[in-house]
Amino acid sequence: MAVTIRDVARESGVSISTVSRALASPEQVAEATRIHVQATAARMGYRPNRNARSLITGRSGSIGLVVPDLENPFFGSVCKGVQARARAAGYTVFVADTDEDPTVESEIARSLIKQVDGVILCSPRTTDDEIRALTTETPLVLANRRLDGVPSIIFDNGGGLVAVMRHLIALGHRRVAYAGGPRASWSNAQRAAAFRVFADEQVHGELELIDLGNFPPYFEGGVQAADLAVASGATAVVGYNDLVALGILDRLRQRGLSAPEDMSVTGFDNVAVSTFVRPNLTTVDLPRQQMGRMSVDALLDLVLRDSQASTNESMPEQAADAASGVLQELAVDLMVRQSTGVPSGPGGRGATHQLLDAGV
Amino acid sequence: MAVTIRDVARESGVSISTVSRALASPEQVAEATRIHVQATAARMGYRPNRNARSLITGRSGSIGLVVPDLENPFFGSVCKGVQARARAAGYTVFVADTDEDPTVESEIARSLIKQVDGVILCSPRTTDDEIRALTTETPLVLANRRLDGVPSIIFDNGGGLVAVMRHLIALGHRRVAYAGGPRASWSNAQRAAAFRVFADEQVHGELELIDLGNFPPYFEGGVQAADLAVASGATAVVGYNDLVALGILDRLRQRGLSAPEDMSVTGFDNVAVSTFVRPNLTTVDLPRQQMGRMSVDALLDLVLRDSQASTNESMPEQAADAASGVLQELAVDLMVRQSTGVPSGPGGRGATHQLLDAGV
DNA sequence: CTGTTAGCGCCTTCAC
DNA sequence: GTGAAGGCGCTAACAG
Repeated sequence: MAVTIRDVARESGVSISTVSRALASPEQVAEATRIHVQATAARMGYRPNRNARSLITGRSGSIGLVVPDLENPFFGSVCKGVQARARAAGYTVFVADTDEDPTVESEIARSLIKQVDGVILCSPRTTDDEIRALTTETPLVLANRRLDGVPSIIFDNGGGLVAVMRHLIALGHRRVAYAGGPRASWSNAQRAAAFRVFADEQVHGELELIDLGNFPPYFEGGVQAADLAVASGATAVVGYNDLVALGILDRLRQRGLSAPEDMSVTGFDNVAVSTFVRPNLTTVDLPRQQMGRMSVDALLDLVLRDSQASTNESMPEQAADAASGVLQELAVDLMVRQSTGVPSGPGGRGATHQLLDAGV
Repeated sequence: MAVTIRDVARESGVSISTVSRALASPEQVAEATRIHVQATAARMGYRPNRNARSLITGRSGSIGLVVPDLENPFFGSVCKGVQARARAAGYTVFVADTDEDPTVESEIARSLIKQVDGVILCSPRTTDDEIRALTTETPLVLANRRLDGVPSIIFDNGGGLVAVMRHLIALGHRRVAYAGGPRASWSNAQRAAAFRVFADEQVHGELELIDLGNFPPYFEGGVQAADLAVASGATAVVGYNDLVALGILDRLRQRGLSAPEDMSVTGFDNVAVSTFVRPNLTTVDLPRQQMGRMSVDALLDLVLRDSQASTNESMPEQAADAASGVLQELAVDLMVRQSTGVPSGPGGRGATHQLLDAGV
């Protein structure tokens, strides 16, 4: 059996509670005893049993992270950020992979609830209602998805898409296609919506925007989208994410077309591979690790407030809301590389100036 | 407060212990009561408090996984496999990322020990001694690293390298270079050793093997290695992993050389991106998720045996060793794609036949 | 500032 | 087959 608090107490000649305090709340104990106790504890290699502690305090010192697919580098990054920040705050993290299955998602979340202080749901595929239900059972924050009343950390998808469009317009593109991601994806909804809004605002101009539909968010989805993009007569295609964009690039080459001469292509995410291919991919960089870190901050905020709530009911509602940072949007950056350029076909540069001035 | 075993007991009109048994060891309780208790427990949404349970049983129902870098797709896959298998066995998994820092590695492992039933160290960067020290404190298994006496799950790196070499020789290559990974990497040591053995066995033939040295296991490392490979006069270069191989391919193109015509290139891992580039990468597929799953199996084996050990001392040593599968080597597969081909320079096909017959 | 007294929720001998 | 008690390791009130 491992060394317990009892052993330390006996060894250092004080009571169990003194040992407990010396370690957990050092300011409540006399300097001399504190140092002595801490020393013997260290010497004996004492490690408090977190289970016993949790049983009393109700807090476990760990959080849960639920992601759709650990094999996807996007989630790997988020996970790394979560992991790092949690560790820095003295928390450990349970990771669960749902395999993109919405039904097991809440199931998994529920099974975690009992053993963690809170849960981070990253890019959840489940319904709003289900998420709301979960929030009544445990502190919960959403990463890469927004839901009113639930602390959410998201990327500025709309801003990213607008940056891409402005870039393409500046280059002289007038027919631009969008290769969408999964219908159920919240971030795709965001991007598609921004694309449509952009389209509506531009009807008076000569800009034509074409929605190619929804595709699997993988390389293969891009392969599929590429043919549609070519057929549409667009001179540029905006991919839902980098993988889709990479698929588009590959299919174009296979068909004897080259980017950016025959078609400009853009992605989203800025995963490492986007710089491994030729042409390098113009894409929108998403600060994924930061999303992970901020999710942890938001969650610990929640956890902390919850535990204070019982001792201090006087905290004003609004202050609580502000502190919880119910919605935090992370800025994104356009990374212009080789896959976008001036369109070679007829048309070329024309009303660019007016278009950009039109408040885009 | 959540519903406790007490509530269930009161509600179903039996004692606490009966509820406990009905749920944990159903065979010890009468069918009627068992069903009744289980029903009310389910109805009330009762979830046993794992902390309380662990406090008594000494087992937590969770395992720890320590990896160098969650952002690396290789580890993402392993992690996914671990995660899936653990979940199937009713275990949850703590994941810790060491950021490739060997000093924090054992530190992290130690901090996990108290809250898990066992630990999986994946591709640990720390010393053999340190790992051995850890094994005295907790059940532990090694993934992607071998250490005598410690259950280890590894890939057949040597076999993979030999398969690559035979493939290249069959194509007619006579000067082959190896672009190594990090000096501290165990799997690189394996591959480099296999390469050297192969070289030694071939001195009597006309095969020349060139060791280019060690490189960072990333795209950039490959870029660096490519120039050395070209200068070496080799017609083929074997990369430590896919990322390195991709870097080599990119640099070759940048220098106006093309693969496989001017230089054949191979990788290791078979990460998804190896099919995203042109030419597609010839590489060795490593069953990463399987490594994760088998690590869990091995660990649970250990955990199980440990808990039996206290009640049953009669288990023969050797049987225990066999059951623990102290060393399990996973077969790997060569995936021949576009980045390897017949060398174009002088020489070409010649003594291929003899070489292959020489027991390679 | 320190020791004593109660449990946290559950499992596990023991009796019955 | 079931209930009653005791305790896992620790913290949180209380006294002193």
